[in-house]
Amino acid sequence: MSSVKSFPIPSIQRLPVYLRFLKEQQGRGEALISCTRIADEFGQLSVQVRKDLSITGISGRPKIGYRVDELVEAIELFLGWDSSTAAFLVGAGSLGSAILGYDGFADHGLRIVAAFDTDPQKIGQTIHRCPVFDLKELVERGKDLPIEIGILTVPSSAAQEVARMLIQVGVRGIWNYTPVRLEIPSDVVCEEVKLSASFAVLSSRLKKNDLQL
Amino acid sequence: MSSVKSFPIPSIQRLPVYLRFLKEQQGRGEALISCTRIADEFGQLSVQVRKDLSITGISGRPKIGYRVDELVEAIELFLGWDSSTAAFLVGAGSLGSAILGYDGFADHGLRIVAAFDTDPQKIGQTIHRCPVFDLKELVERGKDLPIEIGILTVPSSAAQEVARMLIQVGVRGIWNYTPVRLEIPSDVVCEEVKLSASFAVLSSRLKKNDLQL
DNA sequence: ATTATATTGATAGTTTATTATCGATAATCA
DNA sequence: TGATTATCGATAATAAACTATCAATATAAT
Repeated sequence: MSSVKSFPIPSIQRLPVYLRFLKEQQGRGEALISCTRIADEFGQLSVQVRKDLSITGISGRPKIGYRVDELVEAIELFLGWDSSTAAFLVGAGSLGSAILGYDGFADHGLRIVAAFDTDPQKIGQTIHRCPVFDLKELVERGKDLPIEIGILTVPSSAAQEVARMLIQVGVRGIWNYTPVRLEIPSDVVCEEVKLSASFAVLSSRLKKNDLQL
Repeated sequence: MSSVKSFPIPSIQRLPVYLRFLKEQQGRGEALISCTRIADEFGQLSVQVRKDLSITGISGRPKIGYRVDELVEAIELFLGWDSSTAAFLVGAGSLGSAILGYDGFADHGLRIVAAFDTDPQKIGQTIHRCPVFDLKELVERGKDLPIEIGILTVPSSAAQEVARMLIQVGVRGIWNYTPVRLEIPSDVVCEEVKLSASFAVLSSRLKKNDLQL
């Protein structure tokens, strides 16, 4: 019974926010920081921040706070962002290009080594310094590389088939931007980005504001 | 005391998933559907689905299920997706283009009537049939239009200033793709899309899988 | 030296969300 | 007709997340 301790998902989701802020502080030469300060920055409660940070294993000192560089290191270690993770991106459309163009992910250790598409116009090009290959070549090109993550930015109709190819290549995680619920083996993790869910929350809150007038 | 009843955010976030599926069923001519069927489709529990659907005010009939078209209509009404919502998008970079290019949002009543940028290369062009104007013109162009939503896909450094302009135009909601926590009046709602949060969850789950081996 | 203060970490309490249970209903089948 | 079954809605139980509280600690101020 290897009871793996699990951490609150909302806490994990907040870590990147703190990390960004902490790195900024680090850049300014700040050596120490308190939960109160971080909480103020993001309009949260200090207890919440303290609890979130505690999942990384770091402890602070009363009346002093935390060491900024210790926190940065601990968060990156906790998320596995301290080392680089190779990824394939499939679907070099506008969303795929946007992800390729976002430098922020490089900070998270994400290294997208190749993109794939079926569009002859795109194959052979490079998008934001990333080469685009024919989707047909995916399995062949991936099989000798240690590709850990597959990023799915294809049309829904292709999602399941591409997921299968990525799994064949040996990815351990899929970052799924399609609304398709994928059938995948239990040892592969899948994280879905649901933009519609976010828009639904915005919409419902707008609607609610309406009613309050 | 107008105690506005509020609904579980996770339920609201799941509604678009159901909606998509229900529309698909509708397309196949299915008139009725049960929670059990929906739950199976998404690997959830039927009680969960039933509770989620109940927030729209629709009720089903025992042994029968729900009327598909009634559900579709009710979800769209609940989210305000039955009528069109005009929006400005600011920041016509790759992420902005991706959003302009995603047809799905039109289904949600989102009508992006104009995009804005500061890049002379982009100003005057159209991206996915949407005209791109100079950011300087935003307030002037928006002030006589009923723009309800502003979509922020600008670099972090510009986020707060652009948000201010959007509020001046009279938007009631901001869909914020930047990692910046915006200072906005309390009557404007802001929904943040945190791609790093999603990646953090994926990363931590990969890390966890590692440890289990 | 004593007091006041900012901060942490732990514990307890509260709220929110998920999951389980069960009686009622309406269809189908024997 | 009566038994069986799938389903709903309501209620209860559990789990997860958030918030409040407080003793302990270390600094600064008196």
